[in-house]
Amino acid sequence: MISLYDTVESKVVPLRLRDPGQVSIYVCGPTVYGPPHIGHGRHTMVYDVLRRFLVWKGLDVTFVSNITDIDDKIIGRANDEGREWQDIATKCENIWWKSMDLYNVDRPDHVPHATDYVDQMVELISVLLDDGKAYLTGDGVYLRVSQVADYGLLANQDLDDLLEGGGDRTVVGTEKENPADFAMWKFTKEGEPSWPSPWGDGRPGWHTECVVMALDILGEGFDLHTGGLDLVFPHHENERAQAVANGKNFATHWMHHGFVEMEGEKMSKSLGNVKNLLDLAEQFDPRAYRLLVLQSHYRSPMEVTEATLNNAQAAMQRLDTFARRFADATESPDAEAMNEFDTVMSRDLDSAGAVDLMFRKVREANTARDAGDGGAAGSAAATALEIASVLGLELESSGDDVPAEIEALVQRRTDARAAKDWAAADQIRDELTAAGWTVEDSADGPVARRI
RNA sequence: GCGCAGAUGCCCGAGCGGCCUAAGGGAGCGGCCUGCAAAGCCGUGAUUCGCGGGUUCAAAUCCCGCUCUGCGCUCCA
Repeated sequence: MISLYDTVESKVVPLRLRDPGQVSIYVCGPTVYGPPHIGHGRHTMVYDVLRRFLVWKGLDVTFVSNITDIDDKIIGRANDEGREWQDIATKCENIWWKSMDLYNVDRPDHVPHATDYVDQMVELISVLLDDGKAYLTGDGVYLRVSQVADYGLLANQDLDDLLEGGGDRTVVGTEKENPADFAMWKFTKEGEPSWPSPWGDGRPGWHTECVVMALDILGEGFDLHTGGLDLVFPHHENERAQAVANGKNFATHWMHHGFVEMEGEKMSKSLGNVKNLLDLAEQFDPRAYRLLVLQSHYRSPMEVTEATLNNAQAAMQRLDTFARRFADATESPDAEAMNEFDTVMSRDLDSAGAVDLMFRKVREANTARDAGDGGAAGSAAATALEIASVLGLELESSGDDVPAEIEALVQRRTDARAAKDWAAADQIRDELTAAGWTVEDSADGPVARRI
């Protein structure tokens, strides 16, 4: 069985499943108020790989990822730009999915939208109010954190330590009984969207959205709740607190991934707006970014620079060349190697180890083929290709469509070579290069390829 | 101040107490192959793992302290 690092236990533990053979996963999705950045890219690709791996293992995976389509940031931007908040949310969500497609992130099985769950949120808040777990103030409804016995479980800190703080933030909401209490419902202010509730028009708090949607779709005691390290506290802590206050079992496991780091100013200047996933995809092969993500462990900080992207892009070229070379291999993957893949990935999702294995198989395949051992080559190649597929790396095995004029040049070069007219052959190759093509003289004849 | 994550070659990074004189990718250099290239392959690249102690027959891996980096510390990042 697969083991994952659990935030609550602070160690790698075997994944315990509520229902054997089935895995339920809730991934905190985006608040749609702007374009997704490379941090979102890592976030979605890490869990995309987890999901692909679990499916490959034969598990029945239910993967839920929400869209937070109502939030202060969306409202803020709408007000700044004089637009409707729905317009911002809809457009940003479209851009989100466009980005996910570019980076080959599979769509979740369920995509709950916060605005579709307001009624259920109101219901939850009502129950908590009735139970005395929550209370009303002039600006909203708050959860009484002191009523949650193990509050601070995820943050791994006592309430007192949490309150102490070190930041320069001043605690607002003076009507709160305890500074740690958080808003589940916020009464509407001028120019803000609102929904009706027994206590007055308003909108739900961020933490309330996710707890309601996760429990509604996946049910009590679902297997895995994930997100970025920045969500551990307060977001996940508070989601859990509401479930616990309501007497419900929440997630069994908590998984959090590390951040993307860039060399500060230098990076953003040299790469311009490459922090944005769509812009990055225009300058680099999106698969290069996926490879970069795969090559570092999901909990480690990850360095992204122009150099690391170029590096990964070169590695992708190597993989594409390999895929073309073995496009018609019919052998099956090597069972022992796939077993190793399974072991490596099951150990806290060691995708870097999987990439390692994949590249070793690529070399093994190339070496075997050069040595004329087609069977061994095909098997090693099939192994590498299968691993690439599970990791969500789509390799380009078909080669480029060669236009007639390029084809003609290649033929002329072949003729010149046959006539041992090297000068002419080299000149034609220069012409091909100028036209953006390169030619590789393989054992099966010359192959033209776009540069 | 408290908590979490991290610090490994030129770069990115794996490394789960002995198989680590430390994987894999990229770059460089040398070679094989090639008419020359490209692709592919081989070789070379850290006797060393932020710093200082300690545990152990054995530590990059465990423990303690320190330094530095990122994140979080409560509607709002």
